[in-house]
Amino acid sequence: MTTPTEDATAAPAAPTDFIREIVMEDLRAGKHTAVHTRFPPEPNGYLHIGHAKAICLGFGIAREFGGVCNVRMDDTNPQKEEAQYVDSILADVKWLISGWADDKLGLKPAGKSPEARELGGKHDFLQAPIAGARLPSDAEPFYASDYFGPIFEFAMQLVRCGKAYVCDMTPEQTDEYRRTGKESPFRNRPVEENLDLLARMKAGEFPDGARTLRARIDMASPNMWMRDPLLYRIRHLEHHHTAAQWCIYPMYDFAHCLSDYIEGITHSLCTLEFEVHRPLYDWILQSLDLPRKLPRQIEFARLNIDYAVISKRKLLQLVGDGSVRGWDDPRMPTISGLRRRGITASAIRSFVTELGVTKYPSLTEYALLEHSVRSEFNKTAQRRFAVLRPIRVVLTNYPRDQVEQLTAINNPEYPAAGSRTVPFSRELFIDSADFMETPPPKYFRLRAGGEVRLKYGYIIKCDEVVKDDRGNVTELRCSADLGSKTGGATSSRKVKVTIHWVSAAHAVDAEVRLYDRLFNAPEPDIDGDFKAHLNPRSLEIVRAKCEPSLGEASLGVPYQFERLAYFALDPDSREENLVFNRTMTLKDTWAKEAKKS
RNA sequence: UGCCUCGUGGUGUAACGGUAGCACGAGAGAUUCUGGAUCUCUUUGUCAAGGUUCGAAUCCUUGCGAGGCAGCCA
Repeated sequence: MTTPTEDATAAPAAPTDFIREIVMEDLRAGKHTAVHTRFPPEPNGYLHIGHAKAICLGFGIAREFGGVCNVRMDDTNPQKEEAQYVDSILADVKWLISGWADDKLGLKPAGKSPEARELGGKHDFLQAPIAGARLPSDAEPFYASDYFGPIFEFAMQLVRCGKAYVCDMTPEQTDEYRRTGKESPFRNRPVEENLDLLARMKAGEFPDGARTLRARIDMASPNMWMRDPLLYRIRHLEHHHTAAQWCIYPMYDFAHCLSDYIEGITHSLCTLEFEVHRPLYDWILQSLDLPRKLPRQIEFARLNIDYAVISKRKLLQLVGDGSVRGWDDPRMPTISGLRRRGITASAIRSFVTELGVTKYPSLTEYALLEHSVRSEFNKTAQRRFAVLRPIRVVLTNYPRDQVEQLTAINNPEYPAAGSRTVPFSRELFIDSADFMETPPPKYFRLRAGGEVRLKYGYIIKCDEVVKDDRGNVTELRCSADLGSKTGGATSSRKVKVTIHWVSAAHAVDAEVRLYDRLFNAPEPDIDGDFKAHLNPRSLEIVRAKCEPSLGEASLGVPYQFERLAYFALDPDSREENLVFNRTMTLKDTWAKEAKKS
């Protein structure tokens, strides 16, 4: 079985945006000879579509400019982080870049810590990546916590040159002083005393919150983050990666810039909320007399999509209270949820690429993601017949025991996908949406006394509508134009519509999960109560009748159930109970027309 | 409130002092053994007011609006 993967997922023209322009200019000016980016998630949750944007940017730039993108666990807060998230994060990254930037993935040998070295008479630490398509099997992501030793040395260096001090104020006092721009009474502590107290903080002599290490910058700065920000806090907690080795942990601002430096990152890309931190990022690095080139932080707008919430905190709530079935629920905008729903990595990548990168905090329409999925799947997905809400059709003039094997085209957009056979017999199922006894105007499908073509089969006419006591249609008795089959004498007769069908005797049953948007408000959290806008009909489960070949459907492959939608096999699927997820509906101009009247 | 950043059709973006373009969406039509796909056409925009300039979406000023930050979170 072949699929047109290469045609359909061929890389579009290299994108250009303000970040790539900066990178290009830095290369042109000789500021750097190679680019090195990084993707630094905190291991406290699952990756989502917003991370996908960051991943595509970091790896995309590495790809376009011949560099590497490190994956780094930004794990400086043992209170929030857990080892269980590390594996899912790395798996999601690998899945997303697979076949696209595998050879740009920067990892490190298991257990390796940065090397201390002398460079131009200066003390330095370097943690170089191993990258490439063939990494050793035990290669692992970088960890900010691997740099706790070097970071501590840098802290002492700041103390020694009078740029950091140990502060004894309580959290409340610290806040108050920073808000009002008042200097800490401990700000002018002698260097020796600071060094001694810092060592004792590290040694565990003080309880949580008793003391902090603070940068000595400018309490009058209009930027709050320059008002002597905290560098270290005391936390007597086990860390998922460094165990009980430390009881003081560096803050994000202190650890992040140094992690970037230690890994030789050239361009450190992050979201807009870190914009006000950039002066601090630069101040720390510039205060340390470092021998190598310094990384540069560049901020871009995070991704927002309508009718969805994306932040990790909110997604965690949905998982926690059972609003969804888990992090990988196909309604979730997590990478794992999108994957389970049937969306491919290449479709996510093309979506993100089409978005572009700017500093404008935009709200992207879900329709853009739909378009990326549909335009790819139209070219790659094999067609199948499935009837979601069956009505029985009996062809009264078709021989009782006859079964024909009709040839069906797998993908009209890609002839090399070949064909398959589908059994046809006297009793069939068609979708209830394809029959109306008294239809509205512009309804082209089957009606009482009307005609329709069964795809690859005959034109049929509805002679009789059979109903139960309550008036529900239970069966349609139809006659087939036996010469109208593809290639037959009357096959060129025109009927308005061709519908799909499944032979009743040969049908395979399946559970089909129909997903709709999780929220029914374009910005669910705009009033701070996103759960009030959960869509109660975001999941509908039906029992479908499928053509026999769907019994052999494979995981991770998109199928188009003709005239309906794209579907993917769910991992819950068993041989005796097939389960399909609706990935994305086909465009439905009839639904639009029906809505009008 | 202070500071930072950002405002281009309904949405996402391009134009780097010189014809406001692309994609999505929407609408109309053609075609079709998927009301899918494909093809053609159409619609709608530089937040406002001043200024600089031969010429401003672009540079300057002011105003307005939006987002972010003001954790011992990241």
